[in-house]
Amino acid sequence: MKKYNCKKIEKKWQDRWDENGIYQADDFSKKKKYYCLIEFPYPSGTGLHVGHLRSHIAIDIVARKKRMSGYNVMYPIGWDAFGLPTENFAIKTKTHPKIVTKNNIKNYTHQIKSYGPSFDWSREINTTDPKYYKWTQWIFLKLFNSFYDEKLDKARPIEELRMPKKLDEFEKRKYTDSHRLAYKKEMAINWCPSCKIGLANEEVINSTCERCGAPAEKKIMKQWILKITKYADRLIKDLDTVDYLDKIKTQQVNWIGRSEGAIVKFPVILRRHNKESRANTQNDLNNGINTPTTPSQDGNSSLSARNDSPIIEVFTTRPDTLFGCTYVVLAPEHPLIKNLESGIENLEEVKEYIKESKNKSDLDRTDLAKEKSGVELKGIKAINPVNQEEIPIWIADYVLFSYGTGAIMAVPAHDERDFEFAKKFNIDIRQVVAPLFIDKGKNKIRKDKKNTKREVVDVIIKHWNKDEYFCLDWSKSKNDWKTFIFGGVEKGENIKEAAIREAKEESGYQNMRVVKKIGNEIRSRFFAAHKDVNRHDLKRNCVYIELIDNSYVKPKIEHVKNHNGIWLKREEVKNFINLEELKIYWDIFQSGEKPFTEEGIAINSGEFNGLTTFEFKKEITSWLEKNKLGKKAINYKLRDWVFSRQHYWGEPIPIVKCDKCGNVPLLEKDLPLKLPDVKNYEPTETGESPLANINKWVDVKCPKCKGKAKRETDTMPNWAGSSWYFLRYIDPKNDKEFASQNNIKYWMPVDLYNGGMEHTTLHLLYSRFWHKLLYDLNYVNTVEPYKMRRSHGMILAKDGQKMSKSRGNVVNPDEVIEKYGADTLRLYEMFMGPYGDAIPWNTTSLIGMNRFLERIWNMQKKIETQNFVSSPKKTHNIKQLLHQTIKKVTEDIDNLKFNTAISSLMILANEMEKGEEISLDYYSQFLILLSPFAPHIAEELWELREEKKSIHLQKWPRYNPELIKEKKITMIIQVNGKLRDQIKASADISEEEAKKLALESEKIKKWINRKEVRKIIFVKGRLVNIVA
RNA sequence: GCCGGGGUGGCGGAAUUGGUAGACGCGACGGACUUAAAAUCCGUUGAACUUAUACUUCGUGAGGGUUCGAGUCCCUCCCUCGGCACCA
Repeated sequence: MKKYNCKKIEKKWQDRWDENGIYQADDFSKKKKYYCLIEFPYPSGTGLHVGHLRSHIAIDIVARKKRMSGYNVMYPIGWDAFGLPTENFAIKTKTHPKIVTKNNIKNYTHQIKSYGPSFDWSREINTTDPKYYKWTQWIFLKLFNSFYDEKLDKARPIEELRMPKKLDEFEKRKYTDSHRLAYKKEMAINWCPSCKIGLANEEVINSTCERCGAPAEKKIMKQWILKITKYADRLIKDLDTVDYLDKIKTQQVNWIGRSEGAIVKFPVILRRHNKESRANTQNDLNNGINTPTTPSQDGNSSLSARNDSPIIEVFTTRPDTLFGCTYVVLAPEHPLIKNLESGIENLEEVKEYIKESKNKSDLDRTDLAKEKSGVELKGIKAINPVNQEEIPIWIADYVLFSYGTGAIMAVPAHDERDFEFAKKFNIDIRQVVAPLFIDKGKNKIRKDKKNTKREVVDVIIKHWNKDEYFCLDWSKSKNDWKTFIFGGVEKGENIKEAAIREAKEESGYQNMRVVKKIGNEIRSRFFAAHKDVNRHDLKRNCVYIELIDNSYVKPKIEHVKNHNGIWLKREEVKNFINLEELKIYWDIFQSGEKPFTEEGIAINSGEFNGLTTFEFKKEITSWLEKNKLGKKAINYKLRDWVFSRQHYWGEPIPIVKCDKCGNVPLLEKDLPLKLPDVKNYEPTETGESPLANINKWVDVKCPKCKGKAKRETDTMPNWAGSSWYFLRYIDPKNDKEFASQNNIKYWMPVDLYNGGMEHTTLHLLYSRFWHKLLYDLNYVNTVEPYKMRRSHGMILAKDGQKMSKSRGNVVNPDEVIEKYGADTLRLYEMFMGPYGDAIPWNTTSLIGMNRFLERIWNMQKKIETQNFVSSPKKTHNIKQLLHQTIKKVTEDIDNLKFNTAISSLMILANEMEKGEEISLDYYSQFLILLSPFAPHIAEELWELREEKKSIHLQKWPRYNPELIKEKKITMIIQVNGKLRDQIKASADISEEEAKKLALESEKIKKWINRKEVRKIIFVKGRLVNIVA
């Protein structure tokens, strides 16, 4: 037999598998279907690096194993080929993107085939093929021709939209257009000045362009928008129905960022009561504020403002803090400002500020380290609707126009940003939530005891000449408190007087002065064991006192019988104190005032005092609704999807712009709208797509009125084609439908979808959105497209850095395959570590995999020289191990634990090698287990078995559970939990027998010595632990 | 700052989910083969102590706790990676 020549056998089998089409999936089969999917590659000019292969190989192993386990497996491949890199490369090299794409695909196909994945090439798709993007455009038209029915909570055809009465034709169109799931809107978009393209929110990373890293700018443009926010709730809720990695689910939930709260209306009054200058802003308010996701937009008319005064609408998650609102803030872009101009006394200053913040880049604006800035709108005031108080209105860029209503109510006592701002500009800070500490431990409120209410003061006392503080240790009493001095405030006393009295009584020191009050109001409820009553304490402040000298009078016993006073150094205090409220006071004493942002109990809130945050929120919200001053609202961080791109290499948006009819969709029969061939596809400086320059293509007749019209020249983002491609694999050649209903019913959902974490908030979310639309319109049969989502870890360069062309640390699979072969590469990629983890590439470790395959090859040689049928005697210990390995490999593949599966194959190979002879039968079984990982060598060695059918069409072995059980075990004997002896014993040894053996052991006797054996623990089949 | 993952030999990593820590592989050291080297094969390889592969002690980021027994569970802290970040 010859040497292991990986190159030769790999080429041989790749060709043969191709010819035989053994990996093609059947549409419809008696077998159970299994649809596994990797994210289809973007064929760039750089080619694949080893990291790209990791998921391909992993899912290939799953596919192969499933196939051998009797499933009808579909493992398809295709090309996500529209997009900027290709266009940029085309411009640079003056080659048409079509040609560039074709070449790249050719190169990628070659690369992919060289590591032997079992893709079904007969289903290959390409997003830039008009036959494919016809359906991408078709889905866009579905979005355009649908509206979201809030009541049924689903999308419906736009024809079914119920129109308000008495609308003229123009109004009807406006109304309809505003309800379409795809709509065009003038808006500030993220703009990359380098790529000259609009970016979706998700494509802006740290305020820079995801692709080229240039700082993103804002640009006002008319853009196509998809209303993904209509699906926000369902995109969260339906995560319950799928099996995604938890981190994927949390990332999506966080990205959607749902928060519940209320919209509150603050009327605005102008100080100079000039009627003409009072703007009627009601209409502007409804149209201008960009709250596409807040319910207030729909049916806003029910919330009529008082009189005709302008209204500021704010969104808050803490309506319970309304009484603490001491100012309101508008984002600098807020349209209301313009309407209020006539009332603003410092208009120049305001305009200057707006201009400044407009010029600031997002990077500057969102820099958390920078100080807050803002300008008060002098001459006008807002009215706090809960207490009619006049409060100042500010504009400040810490308020984002794009979130909520673009305006906030500021509650500095309970919000960090408002607090910082109020401190800087000297605005009132009013506490309306008191922290509430309810003892849940030993000093829990007891139902059978009397409840007592009282006002209490805590006293921090500083030593007369050292940096030490007087604390109390209550271990004498039944309370295990560690506190400062504290006590009740008596009638007629103020807090300071009470503090001094308590300080003298309990410490004994006589000469002191009050320095300051610290902190705010706190409530606590607990059982006071030393008095045998429940206490409901109200603490208004903590009082800080410094001793002047050491004059001392021994305290009366009644004051100190429950505790000992001790002096502690400043740094010791924090760890000593064990009551939460005292920790708060101490913390404020140490590092200054802080807002209290958590939940608590309402104070200074009129009739609502005493309510918990939770109760208050509910009550105030219904109060607001009753009084038409606000309503419940839900907000999302998720924005609608900006869908326009001003580029050539993308799907043309199938819309015609007609002066008379507005945006008119193409008819289905006119799809695909093909990209015109052009010479010049460079982006334009105006931000318009290069298509705009092609008059022949742009000038068309309106499909509706046949009048003069122009084509939409924006193209789709490259997330479009990938949002539904898994459906096309199901029926890739269908030219009547994107896929036939029968095929969809058979194949959907995708059983296993693997992809990178970087797509969690982009592609994965977008495609779930599109799928739900198709579901609502009855084109697909599943609510969710993917049953299971898993993620591969990145392969890093040897230096632990990300692999990238610019760093020059890319490992090219072609070179690895050339030197060591595809099977070695495949094994190494799977063996290097847990599939989900990022792991640095290490070429020296790769050698181990090559050795492993060489040894397997050499085992075949050994078989050829030994008797044809070996005697079981000489291989007797292998059978059990083989069955254990079958179990391990089977389960590990199912759980994507490829590294340990390979390790168990190595253990089996090592054992087989050690034997005098190698059993042919066991070796064959071993080859089958190996075949998903190293398909070429397994197939080659299988062929030598004189088997006619490919190894990849063999049945996956099953293990015999009886055979796996260990009959003899090494029983561990511990003394006090430490390993002291090991005894060989039968696996089902009885407890008594085991204990007897353990106690008889000489070693154990030594360890027990003359100590008393208190207890013996027995774990069946494992250990005995003697407690002495 | 918030959310999520992680921290185990020289390195990549195992560990039956609370029961022999370090499987498997790389590297290193020693040996065999060879004129020699590579390749291959055999042996050793957590640390300390030691003539010793004996015995013992220590050892899974740090400290504390629960338990007969903790890499695994609980608390506090440190470090690191990923995501989000003035989201009201």
